[in-house]
Amino acid sequence: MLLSTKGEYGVRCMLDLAIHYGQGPISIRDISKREGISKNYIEQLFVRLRHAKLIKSVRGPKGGYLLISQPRRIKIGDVVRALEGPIAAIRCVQPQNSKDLCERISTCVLYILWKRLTDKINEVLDSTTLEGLCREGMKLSKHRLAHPLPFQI
Amino acid sequence: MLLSTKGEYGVRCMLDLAIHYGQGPISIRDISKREGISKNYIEQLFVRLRHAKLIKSVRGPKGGYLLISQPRRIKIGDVVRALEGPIAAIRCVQPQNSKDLCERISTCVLYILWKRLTDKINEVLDSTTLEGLCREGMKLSKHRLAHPLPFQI
DNA sequence: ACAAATCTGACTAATTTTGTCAAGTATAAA
DNA sequence: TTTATACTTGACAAAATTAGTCAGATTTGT
Repeated sequence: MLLSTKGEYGVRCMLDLAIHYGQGPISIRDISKREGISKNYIEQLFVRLRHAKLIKSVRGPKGGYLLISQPRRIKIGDVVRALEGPIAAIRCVQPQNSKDLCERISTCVLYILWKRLTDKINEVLDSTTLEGLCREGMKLSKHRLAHPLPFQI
Repeated sequence: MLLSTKGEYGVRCMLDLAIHYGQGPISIRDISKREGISKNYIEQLFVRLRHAKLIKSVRGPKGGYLLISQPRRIKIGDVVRALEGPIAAIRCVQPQNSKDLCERISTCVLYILWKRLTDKINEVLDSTTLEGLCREGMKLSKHRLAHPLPFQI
């Protein structure tokens, strides 16, 4: 599996923030209820998203989290990479430490394959934005509901 | 990371068999030396590849393993799936057990995204064969060596 | 002051990964 | 027929990662 629940849940939470974009700070408690993800775990995910400057927090009562940029400026690739680290087919394409380094890299046919795959993955993730998902979601729910929002994510 | 060392090493070993295709059974001992992967671990990988009917074994002295089909008939996707199980972006796209099942699946925008990504990944893996890699490898080594084989993989 | 919310770090159970090891079985060659 | 070679199987285990939980501190609006 390419993504762990960190990536999966994190993207869900970010989409939740995108859906409520412009409505002021959204609390973890609300997101937790809507998404069925534990408050504590969301806090952990939001630490990473905050460090990556994708969200910001407002403390105190009526506080919560907001997207730093507009949903159309936030690529799913940015979100996933903030949560999971660099996305790659195998380690040698995105070496994290010295033991990932491979001395054959420059002449290795498999490196070429894994690199091509890695690029394709990131291409797909970077060609979708939070806004794009919101729009697709609205289309989906129009078929089922009288009013388009809120839709299931 | 999409693949663990099971997938990485397994593909390396299969490419090694492809390079020596037509030369009779290749022993694990030889592959182990060439690829720098422990004999015991290769044995484990080959159990899966044999069950998937990608390789067959010949016992006794001068025994070893052979590809069942021609290198051009073996897609990297087949190899990877034999070693790692179904390849997917996240679990809900390829549910392995009941807890992976998601009741929102039919109306979920994220499912659409993860499915699209999963399809793209398998597309890349299935568009490359062992023979294709052999050819690319020969091209690479021609630039460095007087004779094209054996090349580094 | 109080309550609502974020923030931080420590902790942990479960699972997966990445192997090792030992004791077989099958078979070709001497 | 003996023997060495090589595959075969299953058990075991250390290390890393995953998927969280928990306690407590901090901030701030009312």
